[in-house]
Amino acid sequence: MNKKQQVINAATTLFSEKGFEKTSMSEICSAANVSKGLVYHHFQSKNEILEKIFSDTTEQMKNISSASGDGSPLNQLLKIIENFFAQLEKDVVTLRLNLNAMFQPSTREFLQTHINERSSILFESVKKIFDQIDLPRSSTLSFMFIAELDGIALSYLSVFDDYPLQDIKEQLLSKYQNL
Amino acid sequence: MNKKQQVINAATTLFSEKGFEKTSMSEICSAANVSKGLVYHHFQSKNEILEKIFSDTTEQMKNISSASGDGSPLNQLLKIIENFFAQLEKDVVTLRLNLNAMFQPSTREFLQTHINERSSILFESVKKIFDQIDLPRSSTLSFMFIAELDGIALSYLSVFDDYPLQDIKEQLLSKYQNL
Amino acid sequence: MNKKQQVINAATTLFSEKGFEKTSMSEICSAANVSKGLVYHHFQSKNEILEKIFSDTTEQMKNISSASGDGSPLNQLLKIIENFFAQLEKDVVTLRLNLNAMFQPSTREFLQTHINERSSILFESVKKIFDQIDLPRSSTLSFMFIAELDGIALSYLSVFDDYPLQDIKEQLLSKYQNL
Amino acid sequence: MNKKQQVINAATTLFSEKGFEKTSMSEICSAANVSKGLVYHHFQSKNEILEKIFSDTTEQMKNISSASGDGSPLNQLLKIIENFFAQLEKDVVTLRLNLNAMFQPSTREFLQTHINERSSILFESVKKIFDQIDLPRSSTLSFMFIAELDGIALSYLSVFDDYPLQDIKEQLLSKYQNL
DNA sequence: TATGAATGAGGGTTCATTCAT
DNA sequence: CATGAATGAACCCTCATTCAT
Repeated sequence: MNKKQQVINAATTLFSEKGFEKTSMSEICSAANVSKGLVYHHFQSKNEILEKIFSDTTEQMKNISSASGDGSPLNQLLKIIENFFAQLEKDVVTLRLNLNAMFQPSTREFLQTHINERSSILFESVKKIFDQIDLPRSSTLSFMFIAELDGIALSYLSVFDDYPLQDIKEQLLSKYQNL
Repeated sequence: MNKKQQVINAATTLFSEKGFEKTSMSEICSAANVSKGLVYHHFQSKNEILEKIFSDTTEQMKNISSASGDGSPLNQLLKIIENFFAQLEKDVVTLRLNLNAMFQPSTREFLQTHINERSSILFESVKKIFDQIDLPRSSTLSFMFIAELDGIALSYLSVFDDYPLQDIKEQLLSKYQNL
Repeated sequence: MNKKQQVINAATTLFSEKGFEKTSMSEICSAANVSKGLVYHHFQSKNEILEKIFSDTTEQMKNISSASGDGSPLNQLLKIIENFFAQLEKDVVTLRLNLNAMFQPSTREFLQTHINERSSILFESVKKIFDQIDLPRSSTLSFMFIAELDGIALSYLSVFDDYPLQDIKEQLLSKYQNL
Repeated sequence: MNKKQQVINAATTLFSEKGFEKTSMSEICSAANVSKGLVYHHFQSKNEILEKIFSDTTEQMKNISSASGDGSPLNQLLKIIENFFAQLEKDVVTLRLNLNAMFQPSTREFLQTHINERSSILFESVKKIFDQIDLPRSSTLSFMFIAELDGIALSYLSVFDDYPLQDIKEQLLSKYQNL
């Protein structure tokens, strides 16, 4: 019944399926069963809808990241990996939308803040773990760890049709278990 | 003098800077100093321009990939890594455009063939190397190797502002030298 | 005040004067004192405007046809003739547009349904009259009766500059009075 | 091998199938296997191609009309009817094109002369026959005779799907045999 | 909150025509 | 007689946004 949320949901699906630029406000209105006026009552612009979706996702990420704060450093790292794969399987729609928006210069511009926030949150928590394990070059290692995760997401969501996600996950876990 | 190439060059730059959807044919014409009619004389549509750029890039990739065909399996792998970083530094514009087009559902659709071709070429040549080195799970390892490269490209091109590309490169090379 | 009707009126006049293909949406907008967006808010396409005009005309024809339902068969036939000439004199604009659209293959295609409907309505009502008068070959006679009317319209609207419409009408009436 | 004639033939077919406005010069060139430059070497404009087609048809009509110059007035009239039906069956393509061009205001304008010439030729020869038979109101009768023929053409070419052309022809012949 | 008529700039594309070769 | 690259105006249509109700 919450019409604002209906709009967000409809927009999320459409942005993910067709891309942000190719989704019109009219389509969002139809899909959300809502008038144009109402959408502009809740959001100042089409961009703002995307921004809202983005900031919601960032918020979720923060929670996940902080929720993995217990246990030994190694366990925390493994937890991050598992959370990552869990989200990858669960939220294809949102993730695809995020990739789309990040690589579209026009959208990227006004999402910059969120993108930076996300990457530094992830980077900091990973680096902190590597530091606790007392690994040298923790910074470079963190970048590489993140690159691996991002690369897997990219391969799974947008490159290979039959991606052996389970195999990859196990391989990755065993690799980092032996740090 | 070759106006068709002027169009391709102008389009490549603009698509990369502003994204495919946000670049208008008028802008391409202005940038290439060419009339609209001429563009449509050489290309059937805006999509076809992007497709031409994509297929040209694929062709280059093939050449690079086959050019690394000599030496021991390990050396071939290191060569691939080095080629990859070389291209990453040299051709930021084209690579960004490729990422943009791959994550835009509308463009992705008609580029599917090229995307598939590229990924299978890379996958096959990497897997062949791992097989020659006689590593177990060569398929999974290939996927992970590709994920690492893609992830680095993604981080460098679109996530982190100050990415220590040289450090990453060295770390990666030393990691695979000890296979 | 009713802007949709303004559009229809402007389009009817322009289509009739310049032909459907040679009338641009911009011209219709100017003539109707309305923005492009508004036209596309009410109609899905330029074709749809023409279709609306056509279906309105068909509706009128039906009413006229059924309005002549009283009296003896012969009187009904004479009534049809008189209605026909009345419309010919009154609605040159619309009729010319109808001829134009019927002979343009591109428009004809999507108006087919309306054209068929009209011709069968007229044919059926004429044939019914001839059957009541108990004439042999009523079907062929109906076709010929319709051909005469259509041919007169064609001559008057698009062939001869000084067409003696009154003479023709009287001649036709006297011809059928003696059936 | 005569390329000019190839152009005329291709244009005739295309104009008839798609309508004059909807046929592009490029299409004509493709269909005639000829370059744009060549077409503009032979014709000054697209309009001129249509005009050439029209004047050729007019010439044919004149020949047919004068060829029926022998025999009694009544036989001449019957001959006209027979010629008319013969052409109707033989040359659907050209006739449809003629109707299309006559009802398109833009084309009509520059074909006016030809249209007038044709109609007056037909009118004069019919009126002359009626005068020879010594019928009153020969002028009005001529108009009505022409209207009947035109109306039949219209019905056959563009209104009814299954038009009993033979029946109509016989009916018409028997009608005028008893003048 | 909620509607949908209304705007107008700009989108991709088409096309008759010209002209250097 | 023959080609096809090149032009540029015009075309139909889309769309984010505004605003009176």
